Amino acid sequence: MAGKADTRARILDIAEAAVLEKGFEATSIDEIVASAGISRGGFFYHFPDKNALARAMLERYIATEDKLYDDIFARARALDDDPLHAMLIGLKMLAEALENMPQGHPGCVIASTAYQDRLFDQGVRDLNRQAILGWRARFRAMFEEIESSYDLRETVDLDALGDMVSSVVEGGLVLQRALREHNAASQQIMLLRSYIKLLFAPRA
Amino acid sequence: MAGKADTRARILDIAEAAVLEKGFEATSIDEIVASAGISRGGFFYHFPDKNALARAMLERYIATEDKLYDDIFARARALDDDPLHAMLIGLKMLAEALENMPQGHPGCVIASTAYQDRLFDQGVRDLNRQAILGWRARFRAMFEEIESSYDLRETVDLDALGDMVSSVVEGGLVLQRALREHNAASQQIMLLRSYIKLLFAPRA
DNA sequence: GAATGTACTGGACTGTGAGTCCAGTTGTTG
DNA sequence: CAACAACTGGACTCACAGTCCAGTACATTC
Repeated sequence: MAGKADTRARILDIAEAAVLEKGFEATSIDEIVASAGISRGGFFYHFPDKNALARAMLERYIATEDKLYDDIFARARALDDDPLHAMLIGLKMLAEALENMPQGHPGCVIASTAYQDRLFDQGVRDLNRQAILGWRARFRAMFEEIESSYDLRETVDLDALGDMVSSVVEGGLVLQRALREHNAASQQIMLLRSYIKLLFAPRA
Repeated sequence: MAGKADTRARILDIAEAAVLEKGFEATSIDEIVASAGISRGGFFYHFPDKNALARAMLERYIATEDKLYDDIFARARALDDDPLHAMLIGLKMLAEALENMPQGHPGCVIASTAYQDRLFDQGVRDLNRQAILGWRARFRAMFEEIESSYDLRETVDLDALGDMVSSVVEGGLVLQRALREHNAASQQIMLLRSYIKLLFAPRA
């Protein structure tokens, strides 16, 4: 029936939807193959095991998230050339984007791999780590640029501040899932925005 | 060999240590019973299924966390009667407490149950939700008291601000596990502290 | 001191899901 | 037409959750 290697992408789509809804462990391979209309053998042809599936999903998610950040903060910068204002606009956009993600944000994937340690192999864990380090570097650079034209009202470690974006997104998503309040994550991002706004003062 | 119903507590201790290290799903009942020196039948005598174990662990964790918050913020308040200063002292203490938790903070339990939805029953999810709502109320009350003698530099929703404590703890723990940096969570708490410090201004 | 209950042991059994192996089939490409 | 990629289908092993139950050691109650 199918044609080429788009089966792999279909598996990933189906797996992602299922994992977002129920969690990784609760999603069985049987279920995925049934819903994809392929055989178990077909699944294992594309992915040697469930770890490989997790890795592929993580890779896709990280790429998506990176692109989201690229787009949002580029658009924000286009709207305002001041680095602080651009950051504040970007965070607002990020909050909106989080609110408009229908059935849960893939950020889950990060948190759930972090907490299901031994279930995943080194490759998955490394990917996770690299992604977060990448976001740290990205936001750190943005904060450094802001710092070059603003004064810090409080002494803070810029790496930790860069991490705070990931941290607030992940923490907000945990709350959102646990509370079943759809806008918890975006609210938390808005609080982070409020912090950033207060943290930087126009140079004296 | 054993005496009374302390077997139940021993199971919980062992399970908690294992879950903190590897995650809930990666911890098998066989492993727990082996390490507790009891039979499988013995385990199921105390817990009808793994959900009941999860529920019991969550209950214990929530009680511990509540007590930690009670202690810390009571001690902080004893050190400074001003509600803002007490909050700042408390957050510092919380950051230190997080740093001194040897093999990972049980906050994991919250995040991991949140992300493994269908694996847990309604009881577990409700418990999780109630705990977070309890912390929201606790911190909201503290922020309200601060607000009664300070001005807010930014308009913020006090529920969201109350949630921010849980959010930053959970998000920080996700980072900490993913990055394998032992002080990530405590750093994030310190940033939250810095936000609170900036957010409230002495009444004009 | 017989009866009852609690806290188990030990073992057999079912079911589900991951992962392996492999022989065979279909469509595409050189 | 040969070779390869992308599968199918089925048989199999293993680990783990969960069920059922008969028996046992110990303490408490009548």
